[in-house]
Order: sequence, then structure tokens, then C-alpha cells
Amino acid sequence: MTAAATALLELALRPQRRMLRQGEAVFRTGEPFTCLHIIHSGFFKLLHFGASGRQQLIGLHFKGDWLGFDGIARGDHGCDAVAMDTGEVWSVRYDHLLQVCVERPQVMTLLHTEMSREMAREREAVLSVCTLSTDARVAHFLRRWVDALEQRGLRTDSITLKLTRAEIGDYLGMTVESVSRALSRLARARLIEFAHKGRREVGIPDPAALSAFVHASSAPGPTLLQ
Amino acid sequence: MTAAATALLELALRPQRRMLRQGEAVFRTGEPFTCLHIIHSGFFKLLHFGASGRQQLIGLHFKGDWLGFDGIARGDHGCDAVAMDTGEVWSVRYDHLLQVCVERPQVMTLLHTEMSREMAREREAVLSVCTLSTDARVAHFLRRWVDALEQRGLRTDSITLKLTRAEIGDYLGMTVESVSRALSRLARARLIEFAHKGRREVGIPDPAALSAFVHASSAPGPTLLQ
DNA sequence: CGTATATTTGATATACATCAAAACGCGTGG
DNA sequence: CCACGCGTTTTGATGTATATCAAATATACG
Repeated sequence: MTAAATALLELALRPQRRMLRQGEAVFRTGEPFTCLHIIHSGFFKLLHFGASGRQQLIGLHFKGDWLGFDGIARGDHGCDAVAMDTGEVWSVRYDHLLQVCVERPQVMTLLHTEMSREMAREREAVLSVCTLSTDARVAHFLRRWVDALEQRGLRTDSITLKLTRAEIGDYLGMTVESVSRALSRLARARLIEFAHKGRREVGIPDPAALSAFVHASSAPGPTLLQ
Repeated sequence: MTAAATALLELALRPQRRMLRQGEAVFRTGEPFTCLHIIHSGFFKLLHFGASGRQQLIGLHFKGDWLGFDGIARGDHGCDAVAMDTGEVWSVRYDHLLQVCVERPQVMTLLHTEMSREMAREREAVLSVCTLSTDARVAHFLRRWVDALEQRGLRTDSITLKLTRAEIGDYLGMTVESVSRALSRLARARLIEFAHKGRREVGIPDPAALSAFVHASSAPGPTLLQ
């Protein structure tokens, strides 16, 4: 979302601001849907709880993203939205939002645009899972993370994964070990670098090279990393 | 969508009706976005064209579904929407739709609900691809097809797949051979039956059993089919 | 009827999961 | 500060589901 869009929202909607700390939820599975939420700062994850009790990471969201669209049709939420660090969301009652949409069509088109964008992102994610190898999936994941930071004007030379390998794994449909191995291979290929302290910090010396690798992997050809 | 919703749309939007025959496109990748389309009858598929030229099936849509949401944010279409048999779509210029939304908030909420529903479906598809075995994915695919027919009041005892095995395969992220084998195994387990003529007709003697199989597969446990 | 295309089935290869264990980091309490 | 325990990450050995390769059969279509 642009700065102008943000200003419009603040002015037109008078959203309720809410700070959340690491682990706190914006909403939880099964809660009745009343509000949409716009991320003002921080990182948020979406968790789905399967019949088998297994929890699974199904989405990552950053500043500017909206949360809660899934509730509109169902009337309640189909997943948890949890803060990955300290962050702030702006919450708007959906019934109020509808009123404002009528008064200010700009707000309506903004809402549609955000929903549409979200759908496109989701689609890209499906394609990635369906078509890419584990290495390429992890590379793609990192590339998208860098993109997200870039778009928001944050540093991208070194990024801090706010997820465990296990979470990355079930987001990408693979095991902890496969994630770890993929990262090791990417590091060996100099596509990423582990910072000196801890292996949760990942340096991306050349984002373009990472993109190139993802693309090369989607085309048929020889295996590239070992 | 309910019948009431359909009537509302027809009355409020005066959509342009358009018949399409097998293979004709509602819109194509790259075309500028101007309209949203509501399927009045027939079956439609969404095709994505990758960098490698490879085309991939990324969505299936039926009566009542809307087409074209992806264009709102981008300004053009990111995929082709193609008729799988003879069908009719009702097309509405997006700019006109916005006007009507302001005049009749009911239409606006209807639009939001459809977008939200579409997002939920997409999410379910991702989870399916990420977590299920090939057999279960195919079973799940069939089950969803039956659901779609059921919701629209059509016969579900025997369904006609309007897709080649190859298309089913790349929709589900697997190869032709795996689809074929999965279908054979499901048939051997009596979860499906091939009709006497041609193997494009599939009988579903017991939809509930199919669902049960999908659920059983998502839980950890012994392999079930051979 | 004959050719092209779709489907099935079999044999083999391989990417990834699973199982197992070691190394590392991190907080807690002595 | 160090020792201990616990969770995370890495790495290795092995198993298996699915892709790949190849060929036979079935179906559609001119």
C-alpha cells in the first residue's frame, strides 16, 4: 500500500490502533469475524490447525498487508494471525468499513485492490510449491522475503528469519532437515551467507542471483547444487 | 451464490451475457482488465503460462463462480480463463460495478463475499497440495468436483472429467502417470468406478467414503492403498 | 481403417522424508 | 563464571514415494 493510501485509511476510517507483542494474536481460529486489520508495523504469521491437531504455517504478512479477509465469507476466522515480533495493527470494523466504502469509493477500490493482490500472492505461492524443487523453494522464499523488505524501504543485505526451520518447512511443504540442507547448499553456492553470529541471520549478497537461480530451476535442466 | 444473489446481480448490473464454446477464452493473459465475469453455466479452467513456456492449470470454476479478480490489482490478467465446454458468462464492467456498489451496498457485500470465498478455496487447495499423498490429492480433487456439482444441484453419482490426466496432474502438482496410477488404486479400492465406456467417466458410489479416505490420509498412519 | 493422442502399466532412478545422532546456541541456577 | 539441560540446527545413513523412462493398449478422429 502507498503512503497516500495509508493516509486515506487513517483519515476516513479512524482505525483502532493495537500493539501486539511476540506471540500475541490479532485473531484466532473460530472467533467471529468483525474486523479487518491492516499491519502498520511488524511481522505476522497465519497458522492453520488441521484435523490431526497439527498446526501449519500458511501465510506471512508485513507492513501494509491486510489481515482477516477469510472471515468475510465464513463469518468467522479460519486461522490464527500471530505477531512474530512487536507490531501494530490498525483494526476497522467491517460494518463500518462498508459504510465508509459507500461514502468514499476510493476506500472501496483500495479494499478490492488489496484483496486482489492477496489472491495473486497466494497463487504465486501455489505455483512455487507445485513446480519448484526444495532448493528453489527455499531460494524463492528468501527472495520474497527480501522483496517484502525492499518494498517497505528496509535493509535487505542481511535479513533475520523470524521463523524456525520447522516453520519454514511447513510453510513450504517440506521437512526441517530439507530446509536445513537447502540452506546449506545455497550457502555453499554463495547465493546466501550465514552471518558470523547465529544462523538465523542470512545475508543476501546478490538478490538478482537468487532470482536467477529460482528461474533456472523452474526450467528443465541439470541439477545445479550439491 | 444463491439464487437471490443471482437475481440481484441481474437486476442491478444488467450484465452482458456471452456464450462461449469449448476452448474459447473469457479473457487471456496480458489483456487489460475491464470486466469481472460471473459463470452462469458451464465449466471453466484457468491456465498460467510460465517463463519456460509451459502452461499449467491453476484453477477450475463452475456456475456461480466469478472470474477475473486477479485483474483488479494488476490492471491486466495474469492467466487465461478458458471454457471447458459450452457455457455462458455474465460480464460486468468493473467501473460500472463500482458505481452500483455505491448505490446498492448489497451488491458490494456480495462481491466481497465472493472474493473472500475464492481466497478460502485457494487456501484449501494449497494445504491439499502441501500435505496430502498423490492418492489422497486425487481423491480430494474428485471430492471437490462432486461438491461443486452437488452445490449446483447436478447429478453426482457419475461425473465426467473434462480434463486430461495431464491437466489434472499439473493442477495437483504431479505427473500424468501418478494421476493414472492413483485413479487405478482408487478404483481397486472401490472408492471410484470407471464407467463401461471410456475412462473419462468416473462413478462415485460413496462420496462420504472418499472424504473419509482423504481425512485418513492426512493423519499419520499406515499406507492404505496398493 | 489408420494415424495421432490419451491412458495404462512396468522398470528404474532420484529427490525427499525418515530415522538417528552429533553440534550448537541459549537460558537457568549454582 | 561455569555447568547443566533443552530446543534448534546440522549432518549422515537409509527408506520410500513419486518422477522419469519406456513400451503396450485404448480411444478419438479423419
